Amino acid sequence: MAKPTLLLIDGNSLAFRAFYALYNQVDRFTNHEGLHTNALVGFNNLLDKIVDPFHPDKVLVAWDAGKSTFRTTKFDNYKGNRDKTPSELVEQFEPLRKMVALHGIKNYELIDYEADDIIGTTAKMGEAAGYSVTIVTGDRDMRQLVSEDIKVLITVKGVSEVDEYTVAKVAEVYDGLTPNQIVDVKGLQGDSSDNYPGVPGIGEKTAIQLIKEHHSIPELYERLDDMKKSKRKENLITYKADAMMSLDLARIRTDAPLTISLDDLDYQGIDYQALVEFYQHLDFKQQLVKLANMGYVIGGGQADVAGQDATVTPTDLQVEVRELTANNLAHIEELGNEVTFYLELDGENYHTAAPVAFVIGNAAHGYFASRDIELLYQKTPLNAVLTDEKVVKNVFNAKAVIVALKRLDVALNNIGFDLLLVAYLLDTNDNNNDLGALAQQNDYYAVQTDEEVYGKGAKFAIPEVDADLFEHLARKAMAITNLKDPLMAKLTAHAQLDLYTDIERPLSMVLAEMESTGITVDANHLLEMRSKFAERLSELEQQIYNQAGEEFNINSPKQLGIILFEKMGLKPIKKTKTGYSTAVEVLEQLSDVPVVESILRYRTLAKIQSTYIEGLLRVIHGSDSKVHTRYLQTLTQTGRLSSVDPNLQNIPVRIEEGRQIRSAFVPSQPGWKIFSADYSQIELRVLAHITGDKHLQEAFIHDEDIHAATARRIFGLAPEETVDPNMRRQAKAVNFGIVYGISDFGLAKNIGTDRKTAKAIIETYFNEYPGVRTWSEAVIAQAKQDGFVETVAHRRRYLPDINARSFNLRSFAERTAMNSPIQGSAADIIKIAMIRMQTALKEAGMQTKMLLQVHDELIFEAPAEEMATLHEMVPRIMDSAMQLDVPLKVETHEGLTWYDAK
DNA sequence: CAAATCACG
DNA sequence: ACGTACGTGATTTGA
Repeated sequence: MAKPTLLLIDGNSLAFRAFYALYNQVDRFTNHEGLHTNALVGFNNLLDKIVDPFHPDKVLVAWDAGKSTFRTTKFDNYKGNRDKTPSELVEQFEPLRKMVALHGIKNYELIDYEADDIIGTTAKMGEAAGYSVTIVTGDRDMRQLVSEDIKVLITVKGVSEVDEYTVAKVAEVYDGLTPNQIVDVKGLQGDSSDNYPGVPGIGEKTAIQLIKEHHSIPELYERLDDMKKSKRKENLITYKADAMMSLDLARIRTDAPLTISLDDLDYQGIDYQALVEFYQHLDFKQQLVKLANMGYVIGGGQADVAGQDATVTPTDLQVEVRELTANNLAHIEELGNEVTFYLELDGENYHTAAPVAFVIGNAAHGYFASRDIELLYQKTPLNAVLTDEKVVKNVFNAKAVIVALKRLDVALNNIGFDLLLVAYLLDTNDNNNDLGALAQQNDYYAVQTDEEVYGKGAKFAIPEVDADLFEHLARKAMAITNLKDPLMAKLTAHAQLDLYTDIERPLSMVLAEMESTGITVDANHLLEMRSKFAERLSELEQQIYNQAGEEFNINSPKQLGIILFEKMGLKPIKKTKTGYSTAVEVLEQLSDVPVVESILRYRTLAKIQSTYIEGLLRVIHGSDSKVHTRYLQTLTQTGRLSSVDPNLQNIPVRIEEGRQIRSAFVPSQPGWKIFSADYSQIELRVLAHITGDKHLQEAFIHDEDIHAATARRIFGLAPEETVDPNMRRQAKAVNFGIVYGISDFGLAKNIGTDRKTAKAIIETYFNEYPGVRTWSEAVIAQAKQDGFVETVAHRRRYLPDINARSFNLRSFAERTAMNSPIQGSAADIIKIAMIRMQTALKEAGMQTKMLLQVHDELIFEAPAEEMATLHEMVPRIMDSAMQLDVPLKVETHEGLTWYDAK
């Protein structure tokens, strides 16, 4: 029969390990009260991964009782060089003990002894009583306790992985020594971290060798006379007292006067229900999700930022869902004037994915699910409800549902609550596109993630069993329904209701229309470009092989680095984590070498070929010769949109050969043209507005060339002096730098000067534009106090690192504190303009279609006869989108293709 | 699946 | 003394 098990855990050493494993992110791990939790997180992982599955018969976590022990009495300097324990860790010790207790484990400490000695003594007790003993620690010296019945697990990297030490493993590491000889090795070697001396000149290697020969320190000294004369012998004699003392300090006690016995150590098992409350206090959401899914009731809730109690919903909520069929559609007519609707697609691209099932319902009347997609578009009561302007529809990702339904020729009208959009506005970090994950982040646990239910990658499959699918869909719908009130209340508390109802929600309708409309791409034009590029690329390829003297993969930075910097002996200017950098800025400094020039040329063309020509050809829809991008409205940290599948916000423009790609973007109808309108210097105008700086505002009010105006100021030019192009270039870099949250280092790198000069330029800038300096300081101070910054439309960005101890993290947060209100307010403005634009086009009965948004510009297609109207109307709407203290300026262009609209 | 590179505002 | 410009997405390598 197997022996009973005794598990002994070194609380102190593991708490330190856990704390320092996540130390660089210590400020990321805090609960709502500001308590640091990084050591708690790590310790909890350890308990989860090692202790709970082990399920020991008896178990103990040992702690140090205080700083002074019998060892400090014997040797004043014992552990004397240790830094003071950081307060961020000290505050976690009490909760750590509580966590241990809730896991059904005894905590123990003993005055005058260290945790090691408690473990040593208990281990021997257990061994004698016939237990199989396992010790978990981060302290390698504990290996001295290993025996036939005692093994030691030492944590490696972090705390969740361990190395197991048995007698055989110790012998392997210590060259044949036994575990109890480790203290003799330590006695000779000393220990710098515990700060005891050993014998000078003897390190681990020599110590092991000496102990191997003489078995122990006392035996070594008995035979010391036989040792031939040497410096080592001299040291051994001189420092005998140190060696004997170190031996004593290194030895873990196995006879500590414990006040507990093995009877006190029975493993009690985990008190899950009590853990729920504890994890809620610590804000351990992941753990709560796990418990919720095990069926434990998550109740109560912690106060959130706005001071309301978060609603936390138990996972074992009753789910009643009925199948909707053509025969029971009458239920739909009884739902009333507010419903939740959720449409499931078989893929993430809603322009192409097939609808597979849906659910509709509300709290009062229950939920109805079906796989019968026809019910949506046939003339049914369901179709009527979706279209009905008087029935409010609560959804998750309105834009996706609107586009998908539009493909079925169904209009979805009157969107109320959009869970995806609202959660994003409340916290841009909640930008997960999975309903389950997002609900859980908002303390609602009665719904799983799609990955949990459907699987991912090759395993992705919608359940075939109706009951399984319908339950998941109903749970999603209920999450939307139940999160509406608490999240809308938060929006109001954050003064973000208008941002939602007047900007983001109407914008999602506008974007749905733009995406559905799509933009026509001339595939033949791209195919012609592809052949030309292919020819030039293969010529370049041969030329590079000749110049390099061998064939290699030019697309591999690794292979290229070897060719350039090893084989050809060029001077590496910059390194990356993995080797030599071969980025443009490096290659440009070497461009007098012929092969480097060819490679730069190759890179440019290969990028255009693979990303733009071939990439674009892949995503043209066969049915309408158009590309339909998806704008991600809930992703960026600043409030900008992003664009995927394909990304139409990074089509080349700066280099002529790339710019040619734009000539493949054409109007969808003969006789139509492409029209574009872009804001001029919108971010700097926003800067002038929110900083209130008079000089900056003056420049815009007088419609000056802003970079030239800045150049005049920072270089102190007299009115009659002209701004030379180099001055203007540098001033432009400074203006950009200010928007990005300037640093002397960054500016110096950008304009190719030294840091000192850059610093002086920045100083002059702030003196010339004092309002900018005042604002920068104020916005950072405000962020440090509130933890977030805001745009003009109350869009929020939380900056958890703004008070971090790490210079890097903190500096980054400070730069974003300056940049986000600027970039984000510009985003607010163009979003308002887009909504008004769409309305104005409809009201004017025009055929013009708004197609694309590229951060500060809008692209349209329109009949040639509407061009004149657009040149007047579009700038008028765009420049009046928001009233600032400086004018907004808009420039317009038209042409037969996007390329020509310049 | 991360890293490197390069396209845009 | 630290080591940085802000925000994105797509492609290709290579562990």
